[in-house]
Amino acid sequence: MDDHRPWKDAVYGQFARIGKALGHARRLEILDLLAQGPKNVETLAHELAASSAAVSRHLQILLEAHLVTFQKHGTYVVYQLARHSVADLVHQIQVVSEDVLADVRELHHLYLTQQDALDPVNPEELQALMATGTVYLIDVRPPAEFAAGHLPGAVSVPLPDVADHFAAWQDDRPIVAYCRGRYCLYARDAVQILREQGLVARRSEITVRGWGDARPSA
Amino acid sequence: MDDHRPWKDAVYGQFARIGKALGHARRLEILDLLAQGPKNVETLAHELAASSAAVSRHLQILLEAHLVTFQKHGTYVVYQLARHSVADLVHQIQVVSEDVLADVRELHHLYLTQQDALDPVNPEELQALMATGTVYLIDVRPPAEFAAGHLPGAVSVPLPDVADHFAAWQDDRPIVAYCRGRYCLYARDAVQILREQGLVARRSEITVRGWGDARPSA
DNA sequence: GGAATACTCTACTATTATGTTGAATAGTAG
DNA sequence: CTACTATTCAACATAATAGTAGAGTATTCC
Repeated sequence: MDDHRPWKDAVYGQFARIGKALGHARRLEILDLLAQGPKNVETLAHELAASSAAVSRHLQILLEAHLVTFQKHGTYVVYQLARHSVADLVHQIQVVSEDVLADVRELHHLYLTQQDALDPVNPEELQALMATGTVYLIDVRPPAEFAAGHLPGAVSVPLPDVADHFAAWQDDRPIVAYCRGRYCLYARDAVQILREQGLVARRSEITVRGWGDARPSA
Repeated sequence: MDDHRPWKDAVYGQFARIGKALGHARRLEILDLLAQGPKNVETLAHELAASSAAVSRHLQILLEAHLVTFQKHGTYVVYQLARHSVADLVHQIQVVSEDVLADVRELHHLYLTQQDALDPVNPEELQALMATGTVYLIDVRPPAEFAAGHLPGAVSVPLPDVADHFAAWQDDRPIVAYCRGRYCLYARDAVQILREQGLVARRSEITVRGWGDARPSA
């Protein structure tokens, strides 16, 4: 039984390149953000509360693994996922984590389920509400991400604008907010703000991530 | 915009635990092998051509990431994947790799496509052949993996037994061999052996991996 | 009980990854 | 050309990881 070690080492070594690139919290977060649309280094650094040097470093690593590509626009370097399958991969890691690590489920519950007795709107319910027009669906992500793709029928109301947007609100339809995905807290925060203003607001369980490929071919 | 850094760091930190565990060629190979069925340390060490101390070490790391579980059977410690989603994750890494790394495609072609002018049998064709019974389908993986689940209608002929099994072969049906998946070379080797014996043999593109969940709930 | 087997653990060394700082590069606007 | 901005690079200190050899543990078999 002649062994094919050199070949196997080469093949699995290549797989490991991808694995290694996924072995850091910040890089996974970067990929999750890029799944929402292309972004430049500064934007990412701001979202991550990290130095741009550090983010740039992580982006180089992702680039070496060919998980992202970039384009230069003037002095800006805009990064994006190399393929849609990369977003699926990151998603699968999250699925496995929740499947397998009790800690993740707890963290998730802590922030989203418990505090958010906020009875979330499930996919079917949202669809029904949208069909009858008895809901005001808001996308609370940054405008650039809305522009890169959003749920049909949604209105862009970035989180920082939420309070103002609804200051003199008279419409009596319930407000439903959605954001990036399961690990994005924008929708939760939006609902909290709106409830403090005495409005009827709920968080959608459908997110851009769940909706999946509504966005244009990246 | 109060940042939820501590929560995000915790959540993505957990994801990164999984990512880190995937950041090594041998560990990915271990997971791929375990996707075929439970195995003990020695078996894995033999398949990987590595010391059992090293394999044990890697298994500890996979264990800490909760990607595998184990059971003690006498002096044997039998490891298995913690969930089926783990196999999907490893598969997704391979998909992304082929998608994104030209090197992997080349390595794959080098061994499987080129040398294997072996016109492989594609899924539809195999199904048709099986339906009419005009094929002898062999599973060339180790017997334990066959026992853990195999394609319907297949006969177990482990690679080391292939030459003997067909020594006095008279059946004129073509032989089709399959193995673990896209990166397993057993079927390729089997076909090579059989052709040297002057028999009609081909490699199946369907493998246990492609067939997916024919195997019992692991 | 004693030997054999299967696995894990402990040091130890070599290698690789991370984050920070400040400097270097490259493009843009005046 | 100069000042400015966005990004990357270089160099360092620190930490984590990989592999190996050999000791240690636990279970089975005789």
